[in-house]
Amino acid sequence: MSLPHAILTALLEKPSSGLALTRRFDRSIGYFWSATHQQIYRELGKLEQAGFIRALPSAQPSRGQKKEFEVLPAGRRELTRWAGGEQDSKPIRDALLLRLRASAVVGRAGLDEELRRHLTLHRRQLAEYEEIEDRDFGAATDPEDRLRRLVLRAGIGLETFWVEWLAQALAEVTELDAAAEDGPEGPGDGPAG
Amino acid sequence: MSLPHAILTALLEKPSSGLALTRRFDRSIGYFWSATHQQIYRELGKLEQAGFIRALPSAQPSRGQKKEFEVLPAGRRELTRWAGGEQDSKPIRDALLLRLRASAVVGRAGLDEELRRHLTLHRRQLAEYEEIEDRDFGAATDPEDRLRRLVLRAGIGLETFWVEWLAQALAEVTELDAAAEDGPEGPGDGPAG
DNA sequence: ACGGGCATGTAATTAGTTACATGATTAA
DNA sequence: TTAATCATGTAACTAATTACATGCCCGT
Repeated sequence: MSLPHAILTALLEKPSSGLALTRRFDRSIGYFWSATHQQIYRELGKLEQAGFIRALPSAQPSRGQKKEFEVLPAGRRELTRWAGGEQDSKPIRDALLLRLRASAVVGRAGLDEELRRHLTLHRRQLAEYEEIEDRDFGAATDPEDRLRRLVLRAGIGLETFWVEWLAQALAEVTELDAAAEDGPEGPGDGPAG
Repeated sequence: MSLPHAILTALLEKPSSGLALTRRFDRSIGYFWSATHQQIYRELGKLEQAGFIRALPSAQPSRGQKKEFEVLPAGRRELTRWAGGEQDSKPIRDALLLRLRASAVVGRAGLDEELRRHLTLHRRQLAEYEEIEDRDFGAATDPEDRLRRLVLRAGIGLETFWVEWLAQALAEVTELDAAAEDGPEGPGDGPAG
């Protein structure tokens, strides 16, 4: 349960309105913690009630009106407390890997297209990360930016892994399909429906 | 929403009881799709009602009594249908990366220990995967095992990435802490509480 | 005055987690 | 005969997703 802490971090980096936060979650924050605008508005309400953040005085409290938030001392303390503890990474849930395993049982129909599709997506994401690194962290010297660059490099490393793995998987699946077309044998479910 | 398909895949590979499934989700299946026993029992009930699976006739329907399930033709069709579509991987939510970003704002107290802890965990997981590959996929020749080995290799690749990234992150954080101790300067929050 | 995009929010549903309850089997 | 473990299940809660509702502001 780290969404409140993601929001506190984002607001400490820069006070923002709900929609502005949503945009940042779609971009930089989303590289390690994703959230929709509904989650964000709900959580902003809770954080405000808990006394961790407050609306900037300039913002009127009316629907449809922009409302900017900043972190209060209690909010910073809470984030510091959280950052002092242990964060367990949640176990993996990857639908593509599940599909591969399913394909081993019910056949590989359409699998190569799906691998190609993911390969395109991950190549695009990798390019985006690398562009950001060049643009924003060309010469990161202060401790804050060096930590943020580490986070970005995790994203780059992960995307690099996926691109390489997908290329390898695609090669292997293509080979399997070709072999099955040449001489179908064995009790398998066939290469393509 | 892929838990039912994870269960169908697992049951096609080998008919099992709820607890046996739970054990497999803690092990091989859990490498790409995790689930608790409560989720599994609930989902088994739904799948049975939907006519996708059935209890083996040998199993009595009483509480505390083992009850084994197998996949019915309709269940296999459903899995085939699902495997024919697109599977979007969910956006990342990684608490450790979030914590790094938070540490850039509220200070790095305890960060090195946390990185070391994760490093140990990922090294252990990597060793486990590699052992499995040696043991179960030494000479994977049939298409089914080659696909399953691809899945395992994704796990190996991911863990390898984390181990490397964590080592790098630890080196950098250690360096930052040392520099801060030598000559603390700038408006930062300090290296350790 | 209205259409489009900005901005905040509600409601309903589904998925996932945590805690606990119950019965069956087995071995000391 | 009792304790441990196997095995299935209920209940309550929290988080996340999906769909929709409302009001503001700006350009035409």
